[in-house]
Amino acid sequence: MSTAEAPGWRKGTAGRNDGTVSGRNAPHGRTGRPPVTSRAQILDAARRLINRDGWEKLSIRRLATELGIGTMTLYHHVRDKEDLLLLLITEYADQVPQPDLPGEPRERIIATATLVHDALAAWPWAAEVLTADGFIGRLGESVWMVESIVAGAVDHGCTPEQAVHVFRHIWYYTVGEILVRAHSAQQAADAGRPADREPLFSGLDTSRMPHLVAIGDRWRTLSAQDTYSQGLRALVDGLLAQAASETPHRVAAAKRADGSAE
Amino acid sequence: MSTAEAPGWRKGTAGRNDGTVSGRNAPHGRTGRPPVTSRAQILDAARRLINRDGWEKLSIRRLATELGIGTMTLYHHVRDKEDLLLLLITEYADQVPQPDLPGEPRERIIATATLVHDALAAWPWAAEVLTADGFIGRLGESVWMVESIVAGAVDHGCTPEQAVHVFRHIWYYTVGEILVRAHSAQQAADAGRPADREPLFSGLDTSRMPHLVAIGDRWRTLSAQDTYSQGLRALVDGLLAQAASETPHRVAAAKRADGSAE
DNA sequence: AATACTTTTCGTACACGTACTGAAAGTACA
DNA sequence: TGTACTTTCAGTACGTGTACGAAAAGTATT
Repeated sequence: MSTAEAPGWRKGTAGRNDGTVSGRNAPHGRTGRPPVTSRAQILDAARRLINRDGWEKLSIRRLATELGIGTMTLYHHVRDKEDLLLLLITEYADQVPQPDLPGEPRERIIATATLVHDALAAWPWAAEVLTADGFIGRLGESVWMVESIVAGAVDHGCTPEQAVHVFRHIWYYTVGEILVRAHSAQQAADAGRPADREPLFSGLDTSRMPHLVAIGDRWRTLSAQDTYSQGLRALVDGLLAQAASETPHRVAAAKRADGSAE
Repeated sequence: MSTAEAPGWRKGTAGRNDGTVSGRNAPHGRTGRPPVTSRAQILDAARRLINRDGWEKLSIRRLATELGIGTMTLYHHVRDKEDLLLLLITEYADQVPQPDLPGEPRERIIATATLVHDALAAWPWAAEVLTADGFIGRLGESVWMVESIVAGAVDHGCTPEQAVHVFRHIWYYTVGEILVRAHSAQQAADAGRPADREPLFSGLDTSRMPHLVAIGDRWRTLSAQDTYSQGLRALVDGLLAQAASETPHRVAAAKRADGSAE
């Protein structure tokens, strides 16, 4: 009858697993077979594996072998492989220190988004998990980044609802940039197939696609440039202007209140 | 010595595979064992499988079984599973008719981007391939969408280089929106875990994360709203304004030339 | 001490994508 | 006719994520 079954990953983000190094001794105070591995150990081992063999080589089976435990045992501490990566990345994100941010709302938004972007872009395997549902909700300490952006939008005069949308739009753009870039970088790493060296759009009809044909030989070069920050600025400017045009009073009031330059 | 080996997927996008229904008879004019399957048949079967069992059920093995051929045979007509999906999606994109587009550059950009977005968002499995390298380069007829956006940017006064960047930023934003949305839609379809029903950010420190706590109970609702077009408008406005501020002369000239309203 | 209950562990099994290898089935030329 | 060459086909095998279910190892209760 009692279908309790509460594996480790069911209780919330904060894994209250005792810090016993090995499963030896250690009074548990709770019933059931004593665990031989903790979530923390698993994450440690995963990091070790990634640092040693590269993140592509990280697999559930290898991880279990590294830990000297059965493969399926892992699934009592972690729901998925996705869950595992999510834990790794949020744990890392939580270690990013909160820097001094500009006081001016717009600049604060941009600085925070750039921070998020750079942090995530540094982890190639982040791409695997970035779009996972509930990513934002599973952030730990690092929710301050979300708060910072939302607060910036509100301080600039957005309504709370607008501010949430501002955050989401920035998130979309950032995720897209990272994902697209991650995939094309990966391919650039592969020994280039010859077809990937020739200019794009070369076989196109000049009369129907004049611009593409004209720029074709420079397309790859231009695409390789890092223009995240320009795009971000454009997006933020556009979003804030849009919000301002929807509810002009608030913006004016907010600007008067904090005396921002602009 | 002669390491010719030119499987079907090596020659460019246009698969010049003869349309023989079965491999029977059919003089080839070329040497080698006559193929029993064509790329077109494979794509047909894939579409059939997707329509019948859903795209999650599409696997290389099932597809081969459906076709009555050996699993590995598929790999002579298609490089990857990714390649297969890419072929499916570009073929579909090529069937989207080119509609009447607004004459005004900015509106033309937005209309085209919206078209791209809606077309891709309709295919849940597009998400699997959207970030694939060379996606743009492998478009067939539908490159007109790229041309349209680039042309719009140029017509508005952007340099060709700026126009390419405009396209890329729009592409990033669009891809991000689709991917994030696809993943959260998928989870919403799963029988909701109870943890996913409670409001976000409920356990947070009110003094440090005031905005998140305040909006927490509405976060999910707001995130569920479709705000692609607002975000797109904001982004495009921002990008065009940015380009204008970098090279003001061109913009003025372009505006005078085509007499756009603004 | 014996039994019930709870939690963790892990062996087995399935479907997947795909690398490798060699057989099969044609054409071209001797 | 036979031999070489080219292309396509497919069997086998590896490593993957993970569903399922049974065994193990504790505590709690009788």
